[in-house]
Amino acid sequence: MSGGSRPSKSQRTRATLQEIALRLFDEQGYEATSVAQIAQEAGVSHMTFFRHFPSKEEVVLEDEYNPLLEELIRGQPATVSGVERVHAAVLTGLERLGESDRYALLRRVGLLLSIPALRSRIDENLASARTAFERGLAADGEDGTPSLAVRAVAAACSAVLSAAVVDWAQGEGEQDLAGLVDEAFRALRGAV
Amino acid sequence: MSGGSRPSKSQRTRATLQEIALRLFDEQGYEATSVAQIAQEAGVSHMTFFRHFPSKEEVVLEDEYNPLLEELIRGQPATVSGVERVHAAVLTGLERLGESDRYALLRRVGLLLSIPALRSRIDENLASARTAFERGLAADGEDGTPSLAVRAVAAACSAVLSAAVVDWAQGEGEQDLAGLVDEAFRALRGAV
DNA sequence: CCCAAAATGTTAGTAGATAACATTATTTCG
DNA sequence: CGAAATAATGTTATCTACTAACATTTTGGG
Repeated sequence: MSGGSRPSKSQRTRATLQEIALRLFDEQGYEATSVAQIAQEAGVSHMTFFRHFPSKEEVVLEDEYNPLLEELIRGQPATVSGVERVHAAVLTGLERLGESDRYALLRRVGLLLSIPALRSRIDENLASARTAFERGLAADGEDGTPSLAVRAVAAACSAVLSAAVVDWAQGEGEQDLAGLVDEAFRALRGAV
Repeated sequence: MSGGSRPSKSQRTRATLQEIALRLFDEQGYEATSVAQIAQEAGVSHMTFFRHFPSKEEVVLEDEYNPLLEELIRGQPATVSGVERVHAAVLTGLERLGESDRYALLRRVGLLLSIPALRSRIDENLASARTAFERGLAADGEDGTPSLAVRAVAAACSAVLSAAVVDWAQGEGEQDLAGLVDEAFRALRGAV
């Protein structure tokens, strides 16, 4: 065998399944694609699919950026307001996004928007962002459920961010995402 | 051709199904309750259930207050900020809520919170509120998709309202809902 | 009472998802 | 290397949400 450590078989299977699933969703639609078909084209049984993804929807729904955002928010100076902290953290996070990451995000959100059964779940995705924001905004000593004030601000920020991202994806990524984020946060600031 | 409207029986069946479903969800859990069981206890076939509710989830997910809110927002003076208009409209709407309506809302949101499969859908429920807010906030001449600014503000407001309602339901309705709404909007104002 | 529309039932089927158990790869270690 | 241990996958059976097509009953106005 060749030298380096290749990804485990499990990881390869998972990647293959996801790749094929997204391609099929794109080609023939989400509803029209059955898990059985995805598994078949990947050369595995349908059970293998469910061992890698808890549900068909999870192939599309996933967001790995929230932990990063939580850290970035916590890194902001406490002297500025909560919304400002989130705003700045999001911009910093965007700068760290590579071109390919950005393209993958665009493709995933675009797919989400085009699938009626999943469109409503965008807010679910948003919910995990909100949780991350809550953790990032909570005072250091705080434990347990965050206060209503923190939750309200986190909810507002994640909703505003979501609006910007959706706008970006609907415009096929032609507009600058950071610019749209700025615009959305500016709108919130102006409307309070 | 005589075509009268005679809707009575259908409405009774629907009400019975909903009543029994909510009771069973409460008694034995959402997952543990099958549509077949609901139908059986209601003395109808499972097809009748699906003729009245597009899905099992829809029995719990429903919100009839959004059109009212849209109207109330539009009725606010354009001289105040967007967030202020929504805030005031929500308070007015709450005043119009009767005691029984309030209790029904509390029970429904409480059930939503206790059902893992539906908990994430709270935001979906609020998505329709967001749409109503967008319509209420949009300038009169505007048509088609609202601007990013309007969408961002509407998203933030619906998210803030959601946080307050969830807080209220989690506290078993012991706190004053209007007070919590005030607190949440105040937090947003203070964090911008 | 009559009859057309509305409401409901029957039956059969698709698809997502889980469980239990068998089988095959992969890795680890003597 | 080669066998034991472990991880990954396959088979099969089953449950449940949900839909389609067609048959049957109920409802309420003329």
